[in-house]
Amino acid sequence: MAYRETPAVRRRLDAARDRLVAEATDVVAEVGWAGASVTAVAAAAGMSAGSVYQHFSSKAALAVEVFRRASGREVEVLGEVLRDGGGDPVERLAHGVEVFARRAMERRGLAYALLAAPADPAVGAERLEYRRRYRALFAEVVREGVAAGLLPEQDPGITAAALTGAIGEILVDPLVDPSDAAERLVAELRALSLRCAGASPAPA
Amino acid sequence: MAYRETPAVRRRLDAARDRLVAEATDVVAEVGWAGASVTAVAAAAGMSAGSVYQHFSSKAALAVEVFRRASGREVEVLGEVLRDGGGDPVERLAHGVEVFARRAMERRGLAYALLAAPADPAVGAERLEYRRRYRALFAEVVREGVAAGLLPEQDPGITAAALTGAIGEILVDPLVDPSDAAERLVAELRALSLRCAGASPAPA
DNA sequence: GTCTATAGAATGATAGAC
DNA sequence: GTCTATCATTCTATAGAC
Repeated sequence: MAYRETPAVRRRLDAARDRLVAEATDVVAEVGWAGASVTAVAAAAGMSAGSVYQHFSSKAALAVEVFRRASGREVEVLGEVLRDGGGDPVERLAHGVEVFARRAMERRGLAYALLAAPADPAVGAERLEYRRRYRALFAEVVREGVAAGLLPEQDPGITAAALTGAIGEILVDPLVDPSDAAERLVAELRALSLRCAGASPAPA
Repeated sequence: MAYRETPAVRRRLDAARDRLVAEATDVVAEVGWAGASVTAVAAAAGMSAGSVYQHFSSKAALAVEVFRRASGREVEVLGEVLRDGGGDPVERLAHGVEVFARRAMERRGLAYALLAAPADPAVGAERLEYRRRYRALFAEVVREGVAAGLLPEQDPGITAAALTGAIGEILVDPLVDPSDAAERLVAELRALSLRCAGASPAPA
């Protein structure tokens, strides 16, 4: 009898792929892109190195998927806060920056890998794409802020790019350890973002 | 008699190497890292592909050298303007941002390659290093501005990171073409940088 | 019986130790 | 400079799904 893939098999394969991506994400968060060898990732996911190639055509393809999933989550969370977070546009901006920063500091290794760590060019290309998405989200809330008269006239696209670049850069380098300094960093980042957008001194 | 390198030979080799790096820089500016094959770069420098490896152990090593030289020039120029440009710290900051932006827009392809284009991880690592240098330069001028009472109290390191990230990100994406829009971009960038640092409305 | 997914070993390239 | 370890990827044989 001829072989045909059943739903059960499909599910098992999909689950294995999911697990592979999830485990690979953890490995990358811990040891970075450079340390995340196919062997190490496969071991973490409980499969052989060869089996990885049943799911991805290359290590780079797996890396891209890891990047997309993790970054996609962040874009989604940020988008929700900026759009539906409640409050006026400036409050939403401040809150969005805070949430983004806190999440990055909670998973520092992953944040570094996603934002700045040297990576395969394929991941680099994906980074550009996701930065575009962050910019679109910030641009919208800045536009609303200007329309509401809460922010001075400005090119929202440029301010959005500045916010994206600034936040990424700030969260990258020291990514300070003591959780006391973390709160200070969030506060500074929040203040700075509002200054960038031209919000008057310090709302709440 | 055993072969020993004479000064004349040394000079010729150094000149060839210099020329190789310079031509490679132009190639990268035109076609990006991905398009800059060893063959193309060698042809531009008037040597065989094999000869490239007389000067660099790998394509990545050549790429790193291209990056270092070009970025080093920018760091130097920016440093000079920020430190010795004349005027108070805020004026120097504004001027530095303008100069940096104008130079980037004049050599758009190169700027993109240096700032954001997907590249070999070795280049990515170098990018982190040079961003650190930009930050150090900005941090110093912000510190002076705060000390002079021209800027509000702030963590200069964080503001410097924000400026570095913001400027890089803004100069990356559309990098608008019409030279009219270019002037507008410079003006927006300047205003935004000053807002980031908390400078009062618009000095000159 | 036929096809697939998988583990595990072979291969070729690269980098680091010595 | 040679040797070794490790890496990504491919190959091969088998166990298991149909």
